[in-house]
Amino acid sequence: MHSPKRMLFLDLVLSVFRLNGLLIAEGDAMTEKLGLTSARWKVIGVIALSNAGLTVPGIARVLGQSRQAVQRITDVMVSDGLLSYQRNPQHKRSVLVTLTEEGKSAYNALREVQDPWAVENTEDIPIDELDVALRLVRRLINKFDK
Amino acid sequence: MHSPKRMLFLDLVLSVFRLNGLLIAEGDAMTEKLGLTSARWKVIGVIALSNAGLTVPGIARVLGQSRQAVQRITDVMVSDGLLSYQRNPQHKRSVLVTLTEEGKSAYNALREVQDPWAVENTEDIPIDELDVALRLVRRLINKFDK
DNA sequence: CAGTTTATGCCAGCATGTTGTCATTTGACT
DNA sequence: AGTCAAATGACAACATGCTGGCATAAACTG
Repeated sequence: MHSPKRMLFLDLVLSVFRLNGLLIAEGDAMTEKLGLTSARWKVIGVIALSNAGLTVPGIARVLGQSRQAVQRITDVMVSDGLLSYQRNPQHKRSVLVTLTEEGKSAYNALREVQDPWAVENTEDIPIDELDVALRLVRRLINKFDK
Repeated sequence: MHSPKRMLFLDLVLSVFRLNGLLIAEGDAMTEKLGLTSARWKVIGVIALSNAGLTVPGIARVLGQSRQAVQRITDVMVSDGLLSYQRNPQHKRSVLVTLTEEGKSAYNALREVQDPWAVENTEDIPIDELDVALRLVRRLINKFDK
């Protein structure tokens, strides 16, 4: 026992926990001036990538979170003017969440800080390694996301 | 612009968020019968790997969390009999956190479910990929952990 | 079409994490 | 020794996530 594979894997798991925390801290620091937090730019990002808007449970499914958690964030963001709820022709109760003009500006501002950050942090990393890592992470996600 | 590297990286970041959530859910499900939660087995794991016990801020540094968060968890775990506080010869106020017998049993039980889980989830993954991914994740951790 | 299952909104309670503040102890430097 | 900065404990406020329960709307099924 104590196969190197097992040790590698457990080490990877702990490292993912650690990296997750650091990435959230990075994101929060990066978007502080924009008045965003990690929970908010995650939501903005998901909506921006959709065309016609998404329902709250839909956003939750994309992010892999509970609909209740997303609902609370979107409620606050609507109050803050970043999002708005639109009537959903497909569903009487479940409204569509869309970006307001302010929300769109926030998304653009987000990209303006995020892109240089991404470039800066990958300068010295070979693209093959990024590719292998991403595919491995995706593989694990599929394994656990059942 | 839209360099593939940048897209890969941002994709990796989002995937790490997702995987983090799934891993916590996996861990919680796995240790449910043991009466543990993710926050608790993280702490137990760190203490078990140390010899003479650790202080609360020491655990926090290892986990990359705030000492307050760790303090609250350890307080509850002491109440529950998993941990105990020991006088610290090196410090008048900052006590050492150690595993009780019950805590040690919990750690052993944890390993008994964790090891097969690790083996099972790496069966079809080449060791080189695990290695590349782990090194990349560590590299990012070092980059952000300043 | 009627009945059942699933999806959604809403509310509550709780776990886990963060930051901030203040007092006290440690430790390091002159 | 004296001073000052860093570390620690304790407490509070808050953000983010989870689950559970309940009512209603939608979707499915016979």
